[in-house]
Amino acid sequence: MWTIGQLAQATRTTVRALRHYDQIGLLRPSERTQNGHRRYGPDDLRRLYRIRALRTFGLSLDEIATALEAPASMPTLLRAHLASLSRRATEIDALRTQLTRLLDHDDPADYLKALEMMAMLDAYFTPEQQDSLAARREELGPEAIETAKGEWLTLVESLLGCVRTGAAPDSREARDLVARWDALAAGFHTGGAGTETAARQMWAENSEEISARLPWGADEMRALMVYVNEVRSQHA
Amino acid sequence: MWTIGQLAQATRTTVRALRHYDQIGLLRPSERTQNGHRRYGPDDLRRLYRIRALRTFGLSLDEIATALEAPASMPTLLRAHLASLSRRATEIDALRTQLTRLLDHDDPADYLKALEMMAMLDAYFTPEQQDSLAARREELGPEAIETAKGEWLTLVESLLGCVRTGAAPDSREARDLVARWDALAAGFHTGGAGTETAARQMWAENSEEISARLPWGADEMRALMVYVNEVRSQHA
DNA sequence: CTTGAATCGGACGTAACGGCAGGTCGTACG
DNA sequence: CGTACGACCTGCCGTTACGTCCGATTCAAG
Repeated sequence: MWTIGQLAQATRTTVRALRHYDQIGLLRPSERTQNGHRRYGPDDLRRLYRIRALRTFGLSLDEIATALEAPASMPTLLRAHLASLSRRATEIDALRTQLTRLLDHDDPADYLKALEMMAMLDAYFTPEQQDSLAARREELGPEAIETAKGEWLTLVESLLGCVRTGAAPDSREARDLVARWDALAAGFHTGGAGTETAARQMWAENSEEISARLPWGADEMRALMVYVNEVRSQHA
Repeated sequence: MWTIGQLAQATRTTVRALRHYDQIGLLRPSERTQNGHRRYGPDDLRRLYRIRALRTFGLSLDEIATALEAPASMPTLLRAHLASLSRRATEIDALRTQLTRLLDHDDPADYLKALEMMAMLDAYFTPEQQDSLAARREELGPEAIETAKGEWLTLVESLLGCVRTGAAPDSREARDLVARWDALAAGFHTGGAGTETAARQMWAENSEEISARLPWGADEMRALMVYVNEVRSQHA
């Protein structure tokens, strides 16, 4: 039988954590002394070991509670958790390459512009479109990409015209242009498989490529993005 | 000029998030209408784009605020963040291989035992000892490892004797044994370089190796771990 | 003028504890 | 015998980045 302090020390946890586990019912001490002090027995120790091990894997206390309640469910739960860890790993990889690329810029002012472009493209392209871009790009090859880019450029110019003339977002012209835009993007759409994050990394490359050749100012670009989203919401 | 709803839609954020940014002073609308409605201008939009980009990298709002306050500090900050992302990536990798290994067990009951061993070893070995183990093991070669294991076995047996006879944790015998134990572990100690997580993965392998050959029961092992930590705390 | 949509501020909830306050208990020391 | 110290107790607030819900205004359209 151990006191709460001894148990914390033996398992390299903290007294506070053990009290927390007690409070949420995850690990109740098997006894209390007359004056209310917690007393932990060997079974408690074993349970705590299991809890700590599952915690280092990143499971939530809720998940741990249900897992310990029904050990037979553990394989399924752990496999699911392994999958989520893998997703997180590829996501981090994408962010790392994106960050490295960003850090290649020398001028700090470039940082800000690059950041804006990233967020703009992120905001503009729906997640599904981002999803499929990486996969489709390889299939289509570089020449198809180039023609798509050319088409896209003319579309952007037409839309910028709408913005300048203040055409209503529900006008036929605006809606047609956005529809063509979406159709163009749909050409890269493969069906929604693939991970969202891999494609975001993909877009980091494209954004540099595109933004570097942009014949319009960043301000106009921003206005355009807002306008397109507005047109889309009219449609919905 | 945009309303809060329009801005949220244009940037794929939420109205609530924008109000939050306003509240903490991260993004104040440049105007308010007479009745208190927020009005965001182009500069606000640009700032929001930067905020969102930095957020996708995983920076905290606090970090973002300071970064936007002094753009010159961004390279340093981002480089630091990149490093932390890398650390997190290797940590996740370690957890993944550990989990995969754990999932190799067929019997669900084995899961629980394996979990206990993991946590026990994690709790028993100080982080510094874990740190150096991976590196040192390669240097020393397998034969040195084997002799260390043999020594370790005799130490464990002696210490189990102490536990059974109830020797006081501050007795000379107990302290000597634990000192030898620590010295043995110190042989693997290289100086504190290396990442903690890589070594934990290392220990996952070792724990299986060791626990599979353990001639003592898991209960005794647990008692021993607690005892050793107790002796150590006497020393401190 | 009325109705539905958008906005406002405020409050509570989240996960897993850390940290502090104020009180109790046992014991070792002068 | 008083007291000072350490370990324990029960609350309660703070953390992050918002989500969610509330009742009260206000806007835009018919």
